[in-house]
Amino acid sequence: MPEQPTTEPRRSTLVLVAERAGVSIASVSRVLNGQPASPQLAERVRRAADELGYVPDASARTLKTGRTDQLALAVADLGNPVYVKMMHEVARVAAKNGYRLVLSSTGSDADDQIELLNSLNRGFADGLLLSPLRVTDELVAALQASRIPAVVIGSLPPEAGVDSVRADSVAGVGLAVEHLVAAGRHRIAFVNGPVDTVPGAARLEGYLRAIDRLGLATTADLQIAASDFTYKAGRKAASRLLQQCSPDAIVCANDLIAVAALKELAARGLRVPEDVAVVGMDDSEAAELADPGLTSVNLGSAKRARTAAKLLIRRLENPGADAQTVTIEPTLTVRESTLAAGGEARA
Amino acid sequence: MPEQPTTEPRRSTLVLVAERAGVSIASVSRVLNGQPASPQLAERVRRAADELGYVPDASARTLKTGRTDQLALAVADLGNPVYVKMMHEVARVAAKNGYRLVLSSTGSDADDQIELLNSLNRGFADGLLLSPLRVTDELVAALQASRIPAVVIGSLPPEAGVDSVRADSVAGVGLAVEHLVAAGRHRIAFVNGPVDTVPGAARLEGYLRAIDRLGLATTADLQIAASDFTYKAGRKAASRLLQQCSPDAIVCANDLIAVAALKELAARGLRVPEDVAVVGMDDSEAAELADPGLTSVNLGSAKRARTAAKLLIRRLENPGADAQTVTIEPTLTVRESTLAAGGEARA
DNA sequence: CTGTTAGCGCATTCAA
DNA sequence: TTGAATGCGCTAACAG
Repeated sequence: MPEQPTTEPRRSTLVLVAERAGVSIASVSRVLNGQPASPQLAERVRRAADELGYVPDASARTLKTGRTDQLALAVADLGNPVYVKMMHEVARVAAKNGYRLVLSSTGSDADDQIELLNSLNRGFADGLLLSPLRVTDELVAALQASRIPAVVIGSLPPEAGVDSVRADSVAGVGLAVEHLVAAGRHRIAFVNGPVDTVPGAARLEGYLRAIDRLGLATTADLQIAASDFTYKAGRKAASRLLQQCSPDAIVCANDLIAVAALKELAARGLRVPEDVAVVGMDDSEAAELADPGLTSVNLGSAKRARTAAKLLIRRLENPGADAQTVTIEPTLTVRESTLAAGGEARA
Repeated sequence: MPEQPTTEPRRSTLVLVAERAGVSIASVSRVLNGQPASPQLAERVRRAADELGYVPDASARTLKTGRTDQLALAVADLGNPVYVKMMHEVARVAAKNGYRLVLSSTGSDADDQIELLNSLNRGFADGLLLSPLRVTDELVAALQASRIPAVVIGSLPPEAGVDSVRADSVAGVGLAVEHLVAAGRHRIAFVNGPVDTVPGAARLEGYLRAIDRLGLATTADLQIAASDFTYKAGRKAASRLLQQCSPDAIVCANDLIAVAALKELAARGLRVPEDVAVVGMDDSEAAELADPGLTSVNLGSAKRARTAAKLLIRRLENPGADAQTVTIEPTLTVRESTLAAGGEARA
């Protein structure tokens, strides 16, 4: 039994509420926004609003005030647990400060991010958080020209003049390699993500520097780059790696790739950590869920996300301030995948 | 070197563009919206708009037209890979039809969903997709009273008069149990999620019915409910389960819980599938990543998401239509975690 | 403390 | 085909 199609109840507006309460629309607006009013008037307004099921219209308010009370978070790959973690943190900070969070999933290209920025310039959000994999000059330019302030979670050229919160990937990979060396590993391989991404480049540098600093050797055989930061690509890369060399440890550019390496090793009958130790990066839920538990470099993604959100909110309140760059230091979370070579394996 | 704070370039509007092009704002609006205009006029308008970097304001347009071109997707737990998959599908369908997708993460309570609905009633989106874990009368009422149409991904009382796309969980669990029986398992345990959720209730029913139908026996010992559908809760539940009974197979209410069961079994030195077979539900990425690969009931989440999105778009175009309920049939994806008992284990 | 009024930027009706 | 004018629902001056 469908309702009468014509008698649509017409959403209530300030005018309707005002009429019902017998006051002016200005008074309604004031009361509903918590501005001073006499108790009786306030009471009548609230009653009328309740009875009418009044809900203020967002677009009208935004048009008038220029504010949306929304923060946008652009994430390139929601399949990656790191972004999920970041999202949670941002959502918390946003909510605490009276902002709603709108998620925009984008592709991984800088172009996608630019398109998103344009879309945001139509006024959907008051500010933007984004964590770009690839940073081009165009992206930086778009960021600078943006109508709304943006904070980048990741590394940016310092002269960009855009707020950013970066992880120290170089130090992070160093932590991993040092840990492996301390555990008695020597032939340390590296499965990277795409080198033309910001994190990819940084992690490769970290690997090479650590190998060098610790007086180890590496060869081209020991290094490989997956085509992206996903499990599937990681699996392929790990397979090729194990065809071309026999490491006693593998450092992976993120946890998804590390899980892939774990699977690939198992498929080849290699034991972890006895035969090969594995380290991931991001210390995401995937590291905890993996079997064996995955030692992982915590790049502070949660803290970065929180910090970025706070930075953005601060900038919204104070648009004139100079751009900041914050760096979060990495730590290492040790799990079963890197137990020392002197453990059970020796028995 | 901060920019001059006062000389803010003032975002360009229709008026600015019109002035620059020497035409009326109406003409600018028409040209930019692809309505007929003389080629010369169109050309001048476009030029002016380009030079000014004009971007139409979303709130103004929405205020005028009543449309946002946005679809909202409410997901209760982004930590669950199923929702990530759904999101991807919805995003695709939305984009193809000219809608942007805004994600709203909510809590798992019906109240949270209601709050979200209220928020949406402010006009942030033209339609809503949601997948509620718990359905209360209040939720149904809110859905019906909603200013914007909603489509539920999940089960709803038929009389609700709200579009919905449901999975057949009962049949799905049946598939799992049958498969296990065919593989020679008899003592089939069940780790459920909360029974006061819609999927929790349905999956329990499916388990009991299948056990009954296949002439097996079950006891309270063989059943347990995790406090929610997460890995952590699943781990706790699996641990308790294995204290109180010794099953040769475990059916889990979702993949996350199944992965937890896998880990718990490994921790106790039980082999999968030799000692215990494990089946998950949702056939999400977690099932593929698990070691051993997890046999899982595919409840058609991708298809459900796509279908729901299409349903919503159809309803936006045709608000008068009667509410529909679509059911997606489950299938089973077999992986290593349930290889037949007659396999290697017998050697 | 309360009411009147002017626009925010846009799509659109009505004239020309 | 084009321009002038109206109003979407709201907030914030300004008056009273």
